[in-house]
Amino acid sequence: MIKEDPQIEEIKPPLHESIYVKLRQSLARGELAPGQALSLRNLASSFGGSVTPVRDAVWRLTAEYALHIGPTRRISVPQLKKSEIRELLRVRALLEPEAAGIAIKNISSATIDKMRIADENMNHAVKNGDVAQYMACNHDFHFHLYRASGSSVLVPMIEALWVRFGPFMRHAYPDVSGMNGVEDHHAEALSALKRGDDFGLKRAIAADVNDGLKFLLHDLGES
Amino acid sequence: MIKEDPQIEEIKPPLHESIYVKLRQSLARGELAPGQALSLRNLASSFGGSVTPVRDAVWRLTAEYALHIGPTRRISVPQLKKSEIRELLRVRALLEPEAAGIAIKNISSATIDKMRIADENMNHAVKNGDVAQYMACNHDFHFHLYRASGSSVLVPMIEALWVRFGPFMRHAYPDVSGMNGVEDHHAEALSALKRGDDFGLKRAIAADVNDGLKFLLHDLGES
DNA sequence: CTGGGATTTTTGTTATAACATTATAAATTG
DNA sequence: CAATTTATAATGTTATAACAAAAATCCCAG
Repeated sequence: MIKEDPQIEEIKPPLHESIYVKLRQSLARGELAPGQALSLRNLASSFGGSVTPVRDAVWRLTAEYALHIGPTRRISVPQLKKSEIRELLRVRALLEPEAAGIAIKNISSATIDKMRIADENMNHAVKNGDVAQYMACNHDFHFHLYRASGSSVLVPMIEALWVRFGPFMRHAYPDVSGMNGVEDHHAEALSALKRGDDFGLKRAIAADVNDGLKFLLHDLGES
Repeated sequence: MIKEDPQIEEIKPPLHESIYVKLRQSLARGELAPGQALSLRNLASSFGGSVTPVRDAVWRLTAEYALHIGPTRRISVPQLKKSEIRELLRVRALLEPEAAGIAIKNISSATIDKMRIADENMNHAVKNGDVAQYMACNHDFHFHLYRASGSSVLVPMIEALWVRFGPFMRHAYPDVSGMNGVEDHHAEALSALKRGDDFGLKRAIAADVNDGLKFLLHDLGES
């Protein structure tokens, strides 16, 4: 039998897949507060479906440490300890420059443009005090770069790290007003990118991550 | 009501947990060949139980990239591409010295002893051509060190990386006979550890990882 | 023998129900 | 009124059955 439309060969994704994507997105965007309790049946009725596909999604997320299972097997949004935040940011500072270093070798000018636009939108969001927009644009800026590395290893690892920060970030930054003073490492990164400066790019990305470190630890009352 | 024996307060772990642990161990030990197909019902009858707890375990492992889901949703043991192996080892070379650097600050002499013993057993295994024993001892040596860091972030990440190598390693090293020639970075590491040499330890660990890189890439027909 | 097509088997997906444990609310007691 | 106990509700766990899609097998024409 001949397929009527072989080009539109779309296989519908399973329910657990879409639940996983939506839940992950909610976490990354900080829509769920740290410590917040979740239950399989609630999630099932929220997303439409039974507990079985929800379990698949939840277990995937717990394996990524994007969700936490308590000692009595209750599901909740993780609450990061200060030491964990510090280490997580340290890992980011190791992995993200690495991805950037690969990306600079084969990045297109079109991608650089997208990064520039994301940066502009981000600055605009900061001025308007729009936290959600700020987070989305910052994410776009970084991942346009990292995805240009073409790495199927680094990009998912870094993405998983960002998801873990999501719930914490949104509540650490009640507003983005205090962020105007920081140096603009994005501009540095774009500049280094255009002139093909491998080392400069890595330095800018590392500085961008470490700035977040300083800002967050200050927020937590540390040096 | 008073508990009869409050000390023996053991809550039995769920089935999916033990399935997850066993499957993960099989992968880490290289007992499953890359590309090998798995099925939920087979696993269920192997481990005893129904498909539901098996699904939980499998989805956790796919989230760690320890198992692979094909385009038609078939479960299989991942087959690493050369570029992926290279990147995975690069990430190891970034993360493992980092963990070692934290560990050296508060490691006990008892732990160093355990590392020394693991190294001795490993050398013994190499002489006897016992691949399984070699892999187990090498694992022990490294993770006694990493666990001493007390990091709840780095250790699980590194562990996940090792699991991904399991299936590949066992089939890349049909025997360990050719491994006598390589420099003994474990001895370097132990020496640096005893004299509290932070930089030397990191260098030794990085060299140990990169040696694996050279060896594996040679095996894959690259420079 | 060798392909190709129909059939059978296998496999992942999802919903549902029963069970044990834990958390919450209510009732009781001092 | 507070603390403790009891009862109720909610939650995670597991097994099972029905369904759809894919893979493997079988069968027959050439």
